[in-house]
This record gives sequence, structure tokens and C-alpha cells, in this order.
Amino acid sequence: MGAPIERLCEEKGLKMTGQRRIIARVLAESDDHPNVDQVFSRASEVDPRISLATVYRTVRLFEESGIVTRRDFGDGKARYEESSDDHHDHLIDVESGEVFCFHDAAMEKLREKLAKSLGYELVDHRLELYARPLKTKK
Amino acid sequence: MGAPIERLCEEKGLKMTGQRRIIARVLAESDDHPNVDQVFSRASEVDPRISLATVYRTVRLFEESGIVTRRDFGDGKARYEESSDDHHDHLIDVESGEVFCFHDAAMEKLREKLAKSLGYELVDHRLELYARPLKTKK
DNA sequence: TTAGCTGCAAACCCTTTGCTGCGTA
DNA sequence: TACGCAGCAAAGGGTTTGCAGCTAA
Repeated sequence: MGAPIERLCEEKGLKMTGQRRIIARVLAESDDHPNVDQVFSRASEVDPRISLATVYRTVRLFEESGIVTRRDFGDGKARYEESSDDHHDHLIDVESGEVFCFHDAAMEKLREKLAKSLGYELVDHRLELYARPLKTKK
Repeated sequence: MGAPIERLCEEKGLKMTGQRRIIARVLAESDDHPNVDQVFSRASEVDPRISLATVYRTVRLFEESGIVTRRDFGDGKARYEESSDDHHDHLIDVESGEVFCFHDAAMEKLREKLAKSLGYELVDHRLELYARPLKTKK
């Protein structure tokens, strides 16, 4: 890990700057879908001279390059996660705000079927479950 | 129709102003999930003196009162639709931008099951299918 | 009459962008 | 060296809000 980003910058003729390296690492090490402010503060811990504008630019660059995926869980702030092959969905714990990923094949199939039955070909989707921890006992 | 909003304003001790009546009617008559600008321009056709701020305030008031539901299809603008009992989902035609509502019981059941299997109780969800019309023939 | 509402414009928040100096290749 | 990149601050787009006058009840 760490390598893919540098390889990609090469491929695209991009310069591998210190800032990009740091932001890439922050994103790779975060599994909590951080928003830009969070990426910014984590990157700032490594190098306090990084600016918010650079984080915005870099994160967008990475998104356009397919390295990261932008998410939007309805709080008005974009969140980012490393791109992965499995098209997973998210469960948001409404009490803690934590986000969990999951993948369900049956659901995926159902989505395809549904779109087709409506005369459409699925190109993307968004599924978020907002849920509260089950109280197994009082 | 039309009545429910007035009844609700009474219940909440709200004044039934001309603006609210117009905005309520616009929302009731729209089935295309308009954003605030669209509500504003439709309301302006009825009474050009209505301000954008009033539309924002009213639409929010209606949302808090449960009369309308706010949606967010990822374009950065809130969209509104009359609240309904069926928890339907949306299919967005990525070519035309049109939005269709649908409801699928199997999917609903699957969501509940999934949340439970993760140790959660579902309180809300969001499902959007972004799709392209099937070309049945050239 | 009066509490609540509207219009206007300014303020907010997140995000993008123009410009100038800096650093990678 | 040269072009791309970073930092700063200002601008942008959607949404909210402070204030003073207006209006439904």
C-alpha cells in the first residue's frame, strides 16, 4: 500500500509532492469515511503547513483518478473512502455516527432486476441504512 | 387536498398566510421532486412577490411538520415531495434527470433482515437507483 | 392589537478558484 | 529550467438569519 497512488501519479504525469503523499496515506489509513476537514486535520498532524485548499484539490484529483470514492451521507459534507472492487453499501449508526460497510448479493441482484423491470439499465446506486443498535437486553 | 396543510397550521398555531397556501399548493401539485428554486419559480407564477427566503422557511417548516419530505439526489440541492405512507425509493434517469418512485416489498424485507443481522434496528434508509433507459431496439 | 410572518440583504458553510511564488521531474 | 503545484484569500452556490415593517387572528 502507498504504492498504487504513486504509480497512478506517474501514469497521469502528475507530480508526487509531499502533500499528495501525506493525503494519500491519510486516506489509505482511514476506514471511517472521513470528510475533508477530518482529512485536513489528520494530514496537518503530519505536516501543519498543508492547506485546506490542497486537501480539496487532492481529494478531488484522487476521486477523478478512481483512487478514492466520494460519499455523501446527507450531512452536507463529502466523505471519502479508498475505492474498492466490491460495490458495498453502508449502514450508519444513528446514535454514534459510525459507518459500516456491507455487501449483500441478494440485494444487488434485486436492484438489477428492479431496474430492468422498469425499463432501465442500472449504472449506479446508493443504499444507506440508518439504524440504531439493537438492545439485546435492558 | 389543500385541506391537510391548513389543518396542520391550525394544530401548530401557525398562521395560514397567502404565501404558505401557495407554496403548499405548488408542492401538492408537483410530482417531480422539485428543488427550492423550482418551488420558488412555480410559486412566483402565482404571486411574484413571494421571496426565496420565504420558500426556504416554508419548505423547512413543512418538512418539520411532516407534510413534505426532503430528498437529496446528490446534486447539492434539496428536493421536496409530499410525504406519503409508503416508504418508496427512487430511480433517477441519468439521461433525462427524471425521477421515478417505486416500492418493492422484497427489498424492504431484505433491508430489515440485513440491519438485524448486523445487530441493528432500521430507523430509516435511502435507496436510489441511477439508471439509463434500456435500448430495446436501435 | 399583537405575535408571528415576510422581504431584503447580509451572513454562513462547504467547496472552488485566481494569483503568485515554490518545488518536482 | 519549466511546468505543475501549494498556499492564501477571495469568490461561488445553496441555505439560513437579523431586522424592520406587515398581516392574520
